[in-house]
This record gives sequence, C-alpha cells and structure tokens, in this order.
Amino acid sequence: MELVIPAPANITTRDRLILAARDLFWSAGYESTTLAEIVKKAEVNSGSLYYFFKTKEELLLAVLDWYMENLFPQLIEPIIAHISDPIERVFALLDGYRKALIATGCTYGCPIGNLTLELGDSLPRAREKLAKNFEGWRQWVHKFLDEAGPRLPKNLDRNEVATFVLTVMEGGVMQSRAQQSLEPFDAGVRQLRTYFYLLTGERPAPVQ
Amino acid sequence: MELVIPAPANITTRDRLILAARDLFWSAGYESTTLAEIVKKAEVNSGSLYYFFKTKEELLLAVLDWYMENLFPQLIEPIIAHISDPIERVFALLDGYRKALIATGCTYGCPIGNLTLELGDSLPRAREKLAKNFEGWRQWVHKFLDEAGPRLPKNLDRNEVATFVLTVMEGGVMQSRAQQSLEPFDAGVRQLRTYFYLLTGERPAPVQ
Amino acid sequence: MELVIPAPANITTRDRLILAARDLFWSAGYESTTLAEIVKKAEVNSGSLYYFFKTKEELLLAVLDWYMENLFPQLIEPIIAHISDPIERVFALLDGYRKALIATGCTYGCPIGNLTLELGDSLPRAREKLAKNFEGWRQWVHKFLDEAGPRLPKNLDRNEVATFVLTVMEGGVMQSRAQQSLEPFDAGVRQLRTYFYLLTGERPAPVQ
Amino acid sequence: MELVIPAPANITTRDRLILAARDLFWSAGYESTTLAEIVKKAEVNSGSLYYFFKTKEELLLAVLDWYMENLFPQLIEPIIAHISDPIERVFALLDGYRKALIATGCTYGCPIGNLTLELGDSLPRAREKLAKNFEGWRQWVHKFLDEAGPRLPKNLDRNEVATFVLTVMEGGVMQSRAQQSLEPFDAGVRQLRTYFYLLTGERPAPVQ
DNA sequence: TATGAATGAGTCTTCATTCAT
DNA sequence: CATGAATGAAGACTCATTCAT
Repeated sequence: MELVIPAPANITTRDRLILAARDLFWSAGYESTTLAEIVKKAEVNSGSLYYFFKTKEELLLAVLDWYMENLFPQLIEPIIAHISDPIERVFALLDGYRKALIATGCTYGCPIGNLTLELGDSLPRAREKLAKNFEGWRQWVHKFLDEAGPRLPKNLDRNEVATFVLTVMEGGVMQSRAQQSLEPFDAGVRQLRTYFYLLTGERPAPVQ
Repeated sequence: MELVIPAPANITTRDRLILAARDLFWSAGYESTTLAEIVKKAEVNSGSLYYFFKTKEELLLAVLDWYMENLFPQLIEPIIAHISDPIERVFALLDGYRKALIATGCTYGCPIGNLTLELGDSLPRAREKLAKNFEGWRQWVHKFLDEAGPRLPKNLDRNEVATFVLTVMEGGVMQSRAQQSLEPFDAGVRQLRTYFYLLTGERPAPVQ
Repeated sequence: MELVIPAPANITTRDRLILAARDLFWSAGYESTTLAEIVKKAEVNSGSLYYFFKTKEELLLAVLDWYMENLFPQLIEPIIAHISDPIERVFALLDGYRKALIATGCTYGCPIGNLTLELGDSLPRAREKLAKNFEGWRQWVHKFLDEAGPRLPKNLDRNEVATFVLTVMEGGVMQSRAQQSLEPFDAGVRQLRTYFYLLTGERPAPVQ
Repeated sequence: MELVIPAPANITTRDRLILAARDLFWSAGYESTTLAEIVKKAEVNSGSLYYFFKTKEELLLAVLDWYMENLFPQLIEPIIAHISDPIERVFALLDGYRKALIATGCTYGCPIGNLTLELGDSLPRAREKLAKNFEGWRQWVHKFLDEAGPRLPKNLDRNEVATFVLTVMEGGVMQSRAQQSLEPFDAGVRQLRTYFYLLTGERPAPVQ
C-alpha cells in the first residue's frame, strides 16, 4: 500500500519514532495511541521519545510533516511515471485509496481525514498542517486538471473541481469505513466519472 | 388548559445524560470526553450514570440511537414542510450542514462523520449504528431523488447518487474544518449543482 | 511533640491524607514528597487523593489550613492553661520549638518556616497561607506582650517585638538544624531573655 | 597595557556550571532545579557536566564551597573597607541582606538559609558545608564584636551574640519573604539595634 | 433511583545519569 | 574535554468503573 513504506535498515531513532507514530495514529487515532505503544513499536526506550519530541503533539506535527514530504515521492511520482492521461491520473489517486481500503478490509481510512475529524481545533498547529496536507493534494489534482487543457470546459474552475475530487475521496472513504464495504466509495467514484464524462463529452467507456 | 407543553423542563435523568454526551462527543470526540464532564454537564451525580448505562460505550450507543430517532423530526420534516422541489430538498440538507459550519465557525462537523473516523472499528456495535445513521440519511435522499421522477435520466442509479450526495456533504465538511473556511464546502456543493444541471438539463450548464 | 497528634480511630480519608501530607511535607519538604508516599502513609488508594484534592498544591493548601486551625488548640491553649506569666508564655512557645528540635535530633524544623523558604513565591496561594500562619503566631505573641502591661516600656512597639520573637524562633531553629546542635537555638533564646531583662528591668534569674 | 582584566569573559566551563547552579539553586531551590536548566544557563553541553561533577549533589557541594570562598572578598572586605565602627559593620551585613530583599522584591532569601531548610539532613555532606558557611559568617560577626571592645559589657558572650545576629538576619529574611514586605526584616533589625543600645548605653534607649 | 467515596491501572511527562564517539 | 543520543525509573495526574448506603 502506498501509505506504508518498509523501514530501511539503519533508520535513525527519530525516524523510527515518526514511522511508528504515523502507523499507530493512522490505525488507532491520536488520542487512543499511547506513547508506550509508540516507543514499543519503534523499539525505542521510553525516555528517548522525549529527547526528540517535547510532547506527544510535537510528534504528531512531525508525522504530519512526514506526510507532506512524502506525498510526491510516494504517491504522485509513481502515478506520473505510469499514467500519461491527466484525467486518469486523478482517478489513479482515487484508486490508491481504494487499494488502501481493500488492503485494510475497509477499517482504516485516510490518515489526514481521520486526524482532521478527530482533532478538530483542539491542536491548532496540527490543524494547520492538516490543512497544508489537503492543500498539497489539491495542488496536484489541480495540476492534472490543467494538463487536461481544452478537454474540460474553458471556464470550469479547475481548483474548485480539485477540491471536489478530494471531497469525493474523503467522503467516500468515510462511508466505506462505516459500512465496511467498498460500495459507497465505488459509487462516489462512478458518479465522479459520470460528471467528468458530462464535462468532457468523452464517452462512452466508463473505465478506460 | 395545557395546550402547550413547556420545553422539557423535567427531562429524565437518562435523557439529560444522552443530550450532554451527544454535545460533548460532538464537540470533543468520544475518547476526549470524560464521563466526569458528561455527568457535570448533565447535572447528574457521578454514580448515577451507571444505573442507566453499563459503560461509556453503551452511552455512546444511546447517543447514536438518538441521532437515528431524531433525523426525521429534527431535519427531514422541516425540509419537507418548507420545500416542495425534491431536488432542492436535497440541497436543503446540504445547506443545513453549511449553517452548522457557520454557527460553529467551521470548528465542528458532522457528528456521525466525526465518530465514524475517530472510532474506526474499535467499537463494532457503534460502527454498526453509525452505518445505520448513514443509511437513514441515504434513504431520505434516495426518496427525494425518486420524487424528481423523469427529471433525472431514467437509467441513473438513484441510490448511488444518494450515496454521492452524502459523500459530498461529508468530504466538504471535513475540508472546511481543516481549512476553517466555508470555501471547500461551498465548492463541493457548487460542483454537485453543476452535476445535477448536466443530468437534468434544466438550465444551461454554467460551464461551457 | 506539639506538632503531631496521634490519628484518631475513625478519621476520614480526607483527614488521613492531610495528616500524612502534613508529616511528610514537614520532614521531607514539599517537592521531595511524592504523592505515592502520601497515599501509602495515609493508607489510601492512589486515585482517592484526586477525589479530594485536585492537585498536590491543593493538598498543601489544606495542610496549611490545618496548621492555622490547630495553632490555638494544639499550641496556644495548653500554654495559656499552664502558664500565667504572660512573658513566660512567650518563652513557652519558644520552648515548644526547642522540644521539637530535641525530639527530632535537630533534623526537623518549623514546618511553616521550611515551606516558606522552600517554596518562595512559586506557589502564590501557599505563600499567602504561610504569611497568614505567621500572622496567627504573631498575634498571639502580641497578645501575651499586651498582657504584660506596664512591665514593658510604654512606647515599645509590641507588634514589632512579637515579630522579633518569631524571628528569633525561626532563625534559631534554622541554625540548630544546620549545626545539628541545640546551641544556636539556645543562644538566641538566652539573648532574647537578656533583651527582655533589659526592657523590663526584672532581674536576675535568667530562667524563672 | 593590561592594567584591567576584563570581567571573566573566558571563564572555565566548570566555573560557568557552578555559577549557573548557584543562581538557580538560589532562585528555585535544589530539587526544583534540573540539570538541564543548569547546563542550558551555563551554555554547556549536557554530557559535559558529568565530566566535572559526578552527581548533582557534587555540584551543590561545589556551589557551597563557592559561597565559603567568596564570603570575604564579596561581602566582608567591602564592609571593612568602607565602615570603621565595628558595631556598624555588623549592621552593614544586615543591610546587605536588606538590599538583596529589595532587589528581588522580597522573593528570594539567603541562599544558605534556603538550602538549609530545604535539604534538612537528606544530603549530609551538604549540611556540613552549610554549617561551615554559617560558621564563617558567625566568626566575622564575632570578630567585629571583639573589635567593639569595652563598649559591650565585659561578661557578654560575644560568640552567642554573633549567633544571635545571624538568627535575626535569617528569621527576618524568612518572614519578609512570607509577607513579601520589608517590614518584618526591618522590625527585627530595629529591635536588635535597641538591644545593642541597651547593651552599650551609647544612646538613650529609644523606648522608655 | 440516587449518592459520593473508593479503586487501580494507565497516561503523558520528567529527569538524573550513562555512554559511545 | 566535548558531544548528544540513550536510558529507565519515577513523577503527578486521569479516568472508567465499582460499591456500600
């Protein structure tokens, strides 16, 4: 799955902590994850966490930085490398989330979305970084849509559509998680495809 | 004569607990809310909670039941009463969420969505009720779409579109919360409207 | 020793905590005393402390209240009951501290003085109560000096002398503790007696 | 030409640690001061402290040595240089403490007295050095009183009076700190002056 | 039903100290 | 002499839950 990279051989203690926290925050949420679990998973001594991160919140911030830094190399770059049609690149992003749902039996979701809803505004610095993560995604989708050029209506607000794509992604993952079924996610993607067909007039094949 | 029952002054202890828990779970999440806070807000004695609810989870389940029971009287009925155009009824639901975002300065979100992402599958019975809540919403949207009859393409899967509407609602609220701005939510709704225009052909599509 | 009363038979949990904290704060200081030690000594479960006192500081405040409430019944009243000469009542107070020094091998000191120097202004609410404790002592010494009437010079500032008596008490205890010897304390008391002889002209016997 | 050595710009690491610890132990106490704070204030690397001092206690002992070594050059010598009347030299010492109270807004106190009461007998080697510090002070006061020669009664125990002076100093500082007011300290000094007037008969006693 | 005291495992965090380089 | 990462026991405090009355 795109979201997890196997830990390299001699990774630093700090990075081991970030990766362990990333996985646990993703699967159990921020509040439910204890520092004890993190240091155990990272195979780090309990006090060492404090050496690198002043608080649990600072560790979360580092995790959110990790997501920002790894969006391109882990998710965007492979898509650019393998898919040339810009609109299909957008749907490839969605498909990445679909694969994550499958791999986890529809129990996990988007780490950014999860944390956004769990934390609300209780950790303002985290909220800012979550917004920046969304912004990073949005910019890439926007870029892909720009690359579609005249295939999309001239006066279509590409940035707004990019936001819409993220909306469909997040709302779909949420419902699939609630229902533990791929259906709601797939339904959302199919409707989004239909929308794109109507916008581009490129019928018929629903899947290229 | 008692034509008007005063707003529940002597609401039962059990209900006071449910309403207090509902509000706190909504604003702070399930984990972050302590039973001490709930009993304080409910003005109930600490030990009494356990007479009504065996565990914190049972209280959560009761809250989720409350949401299910109140979907129609609190949200659906007023919309049906005031709006006749079925498609506008759908957008009225979305507008209800918009109003909630405004009222809370974009800090809170959909209580069902929040809990879905916070809890994941850690509380399976809660997850089931969350799915049923989504199902309740979906059925009403589905009903409204059915009422639109031939205005929508014959072979359009109305249930799938209903899911899509919820998707847009949840994904939009999430991004607006992350960015603390109405823009992402409004962007999603505008795109959804465009989609409906294209489907119904009722107005010149706003895009070329 | 006057400062310790044996715990009554069915004393409340709250009081057991206060008395245990009082003794430990006295012997080891505030910072060095752990809540674990307090609950162990009080034979109370660890979480119960929190039920009665929100923080360690609140417990300290309750201890300081205890000292204020018990100054009269534990220390002043017995002196008034047994000694009629008002000036000797003043020296009886000093002698109480002397006995405490003996009983503890000159290792402990005045609990109020200890906490005053240990805490400084780090716990402002505690500092206020410490000042009030000193004030309570000062008022009783003042009262005794007033009762001495014309034996002391008419224009002698009795309140200032009362402060001076406390000064001698505290400064003497401190040096005896540092030297682990009664000598400094006794030296201070003897000089104070000489001062009173010079003020009253009541010679010769240095100890009545 | 280097007639004036600039104030120690390149002070040794060891001394930087001692001075930093001295200040922090004085203002926050021994227990409350962390080694992390000390090395930060001293601008020394965390691990380096242990090259010079095996434990926190050893650092404290070095600080107490510093106080002993600096009593004469920092406090006694300037007084001897500027004041010739031996009894006024005694009161000049007291006035030095008064100035410290003013400079710190009555929040700090005598570093030796503070540590004496905070530590009790928990660190026996420190207690010994504290006693020696008191002894150093006492000897200087004793010397000044000896210099007063026949102005004081022949059979007055000069060493005991010296102890008494320290007693007044420490007891006064303590109460001024508790009350955050110079009054208690000043009251003690005024009474001590009255005592000296009565002993020397050099001026009409201010009290009738 | 209601009360409020009691329970104890668990949370995040702190900190003196060690150690390889 | 200097560095900075590592250690692990212990600290104050939290909280869902229980229970006698």
